[in-house]
Amino acid sequence: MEDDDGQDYVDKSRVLNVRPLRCLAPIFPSTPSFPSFPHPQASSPFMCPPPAGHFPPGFASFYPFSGYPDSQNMQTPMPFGFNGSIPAVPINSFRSGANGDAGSSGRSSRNPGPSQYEEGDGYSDWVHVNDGEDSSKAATKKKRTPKRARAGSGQDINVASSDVDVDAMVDKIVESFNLMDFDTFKRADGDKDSVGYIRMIYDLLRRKLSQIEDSKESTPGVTRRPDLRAGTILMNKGIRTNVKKRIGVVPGVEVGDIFFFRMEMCLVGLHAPIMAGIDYMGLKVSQDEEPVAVSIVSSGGYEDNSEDADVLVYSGQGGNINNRGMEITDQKLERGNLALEKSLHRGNEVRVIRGVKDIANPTGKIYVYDGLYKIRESWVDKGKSGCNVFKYKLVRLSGQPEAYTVWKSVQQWKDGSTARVGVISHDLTSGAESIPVSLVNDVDDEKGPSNFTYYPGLKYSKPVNSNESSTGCGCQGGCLAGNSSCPCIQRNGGNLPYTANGVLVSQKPLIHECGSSCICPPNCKNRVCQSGLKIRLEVFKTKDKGWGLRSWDPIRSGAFICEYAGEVIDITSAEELRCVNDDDYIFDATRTNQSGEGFLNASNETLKIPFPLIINAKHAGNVARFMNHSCSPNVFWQPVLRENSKECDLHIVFYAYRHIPPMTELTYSYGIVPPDRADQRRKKCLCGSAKCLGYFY
DNA sequence: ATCCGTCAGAGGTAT
DNA sequence: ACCTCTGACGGATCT
Repeated sequence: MEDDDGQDYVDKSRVLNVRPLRCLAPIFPSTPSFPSFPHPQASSPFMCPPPAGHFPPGFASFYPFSGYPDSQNMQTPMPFGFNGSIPAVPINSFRSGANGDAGSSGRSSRNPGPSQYEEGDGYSDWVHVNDGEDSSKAATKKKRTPKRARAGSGQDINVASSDVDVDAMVDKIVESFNLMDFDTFKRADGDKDSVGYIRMIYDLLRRKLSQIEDSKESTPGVTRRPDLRAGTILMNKGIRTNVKKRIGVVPGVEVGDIFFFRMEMCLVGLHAPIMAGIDYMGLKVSQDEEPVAVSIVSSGGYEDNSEDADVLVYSGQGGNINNRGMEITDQKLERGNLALEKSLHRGNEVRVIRGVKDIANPTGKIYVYDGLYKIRESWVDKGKSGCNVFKYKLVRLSGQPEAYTVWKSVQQWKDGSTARVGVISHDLTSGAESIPVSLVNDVDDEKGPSNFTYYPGLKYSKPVNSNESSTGCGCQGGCLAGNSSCPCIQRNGGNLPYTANGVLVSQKPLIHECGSSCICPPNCKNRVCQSGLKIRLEVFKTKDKGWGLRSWDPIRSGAFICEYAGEVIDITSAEELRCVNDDDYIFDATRTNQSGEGFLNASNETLKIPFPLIINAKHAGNVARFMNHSCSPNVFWQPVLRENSKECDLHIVFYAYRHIPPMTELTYSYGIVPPDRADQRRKKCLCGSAKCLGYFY
């Protein structure tokens, strides 16, 4: 502003001219003067993004997963394996005090406290599902008018998909999360737990609805929107939180969180409108009430731009900019535009969500919550069409965790315009994987993990014969979801275990992928985890847990990450190694799930492992050997069997538990040992989670 | 593989 | 009832 060339002031006056109504009085009065400028004392121009610093084990704290309810079976996962490297040095660094805020652990710099505008509190919010007298939903929909008998075809959408009892499915999903403290959620505002649960439930439901749709004939003209459907269902059941609009921080949602659908943001109260980019609310000012903006979504629909990652020039709404077919008109100072103008003068915080293209799924978008901004100025531009378009310049508040800037950095690392700091090796796999895996240390002098051979698969000393005579499929063009006669689909219980874009629908006791005895091509939808890494990973030195694994790319819930590679050993060998404490890097699929918080033995089912698979990755292995343990993991493992008529081709495969923002450490739960081995040495856990048990095996 | 055009759609707001 | 920076599809266009 001051340091601008002044042109903006000219523009600003035009705003007043444009102002068509009384809405905006000739104000500029009590602008809660933000210092005429430059950021107060923006501590240090975050030059050196403390590598691991900003991304401590700050995530998670909730989440369970346990019985990913499967259409037929439920089972419980039970991660385990072993971390390796360097006996962790106990440094607490991030341990949030005993503050009740479950989970806000890591992030050194938290969001500024709740805005002073926030009024009332949330009571209600997370509402019980089968609550007889649940009121929250009564007020909302319910009366969804039947819309005039739509062009005939419409309603069979519901009928068609109701051959599956969706309602029961949802209840089962919710139940599987074992929300023992459900009642406390009912009273609470959103918090990390409830937000986490809701998001996991939402995406699981969405994937299941997708799966159902995938297996049906696609009826031309009917658009399938599992995202909307899942959202509506949860809305109606009251499985949502932060229902009341608020300015500023949304409890339970962290800066940097990513979303794959607008509906997800509605459910957790981050941004209510399902399409509109500007969310606003009435704010009481003395007697009157005026609209103020609370959040915006910038996703490329308008001519926004931002030269600096902390600055956003946002376009107002309206004017038929994105409504082709209608004549483009001048935007009016009403609705969201008016709210933004009011917020400019009021100086309230506005949440900013940035939409970015999803590289892994080009038809989709990812929304990055970039934290709080303030509107600094507004003016009117002539759009390309020559009509008036409102512009709002927003500047990010300092002291918040990095979010969008991380995406920018990654982009630069990829295109080579900026070098990744602390790189030891650009590809520690030496070409063994189809995409490189960086080795990075920006915290100390260590030059790398101890020697090992990078090997992306499993090494058997002797083949394990298959006792079932399996025959592969004959799906020439690849297995189709709707093909119930495909033997591979039958083995999976009648459905393809993955959605059309390759995301695992839910955990299962055992997944059957197509293998060498199938004739389907490598791009078959049932060959997800056998074509190598898809995600750009890096092995990095953590602050206090030795080496760890994280991703440059965002990872969506259910996405394949990698398998656990190494040498297959037998139980006797494993025991021997344990005796001499040389069992780091051992993955033992016979371990049971972690019990207690987060994990639940929802049913008697457990993972079905055809034979006791134990993998030693000490001498040879892949990136999975670097994944650390966490009591609140964001990754889980799952046995996967590939169809192979001669041998038993079993693999341990890792998938994302939930959406994982870029540069967040990937962790899974190593699980617990069977009772007869309970005396095994424990290791001190440094996961930093609010639910940390303090140790792991 | 990208791009455009189509279109049903949801919740929230305003009427 | 009206509004809207969705998102899946189908078809055209393009290295």
